[in-house]
Amino acid sequence: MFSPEKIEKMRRMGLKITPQRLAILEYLEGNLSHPTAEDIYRHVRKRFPSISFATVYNTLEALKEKGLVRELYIGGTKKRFDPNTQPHHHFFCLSCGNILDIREEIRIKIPQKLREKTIIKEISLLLVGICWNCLPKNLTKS
Amino acid sequence: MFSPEKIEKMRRMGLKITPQRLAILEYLEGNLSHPTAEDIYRHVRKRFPSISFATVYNTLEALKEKGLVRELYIGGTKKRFDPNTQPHHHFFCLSCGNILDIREEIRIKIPQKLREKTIIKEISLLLVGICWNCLPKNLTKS
DNA sequence: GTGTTTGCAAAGAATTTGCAACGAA
DNA sequence: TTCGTTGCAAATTCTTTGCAAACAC
Repeated sequence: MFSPEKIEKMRRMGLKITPQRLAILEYLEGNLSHPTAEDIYRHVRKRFPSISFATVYNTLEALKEKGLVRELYIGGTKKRFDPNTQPHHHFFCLSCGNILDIREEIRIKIPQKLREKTIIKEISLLLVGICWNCLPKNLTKS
Repeated sequence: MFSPEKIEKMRRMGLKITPQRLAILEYLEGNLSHPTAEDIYRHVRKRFPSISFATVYNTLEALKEKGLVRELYIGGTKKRFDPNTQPHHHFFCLSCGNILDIREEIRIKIPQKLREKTIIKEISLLLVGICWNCLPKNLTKS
């Protein structure tokens, strides 16, 4: 559930608060699974059977603009969204297909030279391989 | 043009060499633009007006399997391909929309702890912002 | 000759759009 | 009341598939 203060804050950001939007926000809140639009649709439809993909995409677009959600720069056929807008990195597991948050700190040293000649708005690091959940199930690291 | 040695090498990798494949390979060779399937299709169609998207996608898939091309882990609606399979990083410019190779070396320190519990097959770093070509055109870094 | 690849057209998957009815403020 | 949002269906965009004919080896 969202506190009235949180809702008021969103309103002040210029977001109209509809029940559908709240349901989407509540599904995203603390969600670590980097859901696709379809994941969100399927979940929210339980409570709002009439909700449409259009609304899901609209809402996600609105939330993105307000900086409440970010869209991941990850390949594949589906867009993925992350309610965690703090800088952090991701691990894409080739075995289970999940995208996981990396908790460990990873130092990325951007050369001063590159910093000077660009504006860097986002740093997106993706490690691809076999994740910590799947590796134990497989035989060996060999 | 591809040297007979190079072609022979590809054949030994198990790739059947067709004129269409050669044309795609020649377009990719040294290409720094990270083209989409459509970019490739449009270019190759000049020489092979009858080529189809199916062939382009087929070929890219075959080249990927052989490690001659890699598909980028970058969001957006289209797949993008890179003939440079050496480790390197990318810059996605919000102004011009291009994806550029970063020449500068960027040190990424993966904690030993993370290395130990995973298998990392690929490290994909994407910087998002205003690139070195566009920045001078805009007013200031402010 | 054998088995792959090509090219077409159609299917599929994901996202976006147009628009009338609805609802938040 | 006003203007943005919803939900439906249709449209778009990108990628994949099925299959007969063509081709590489």
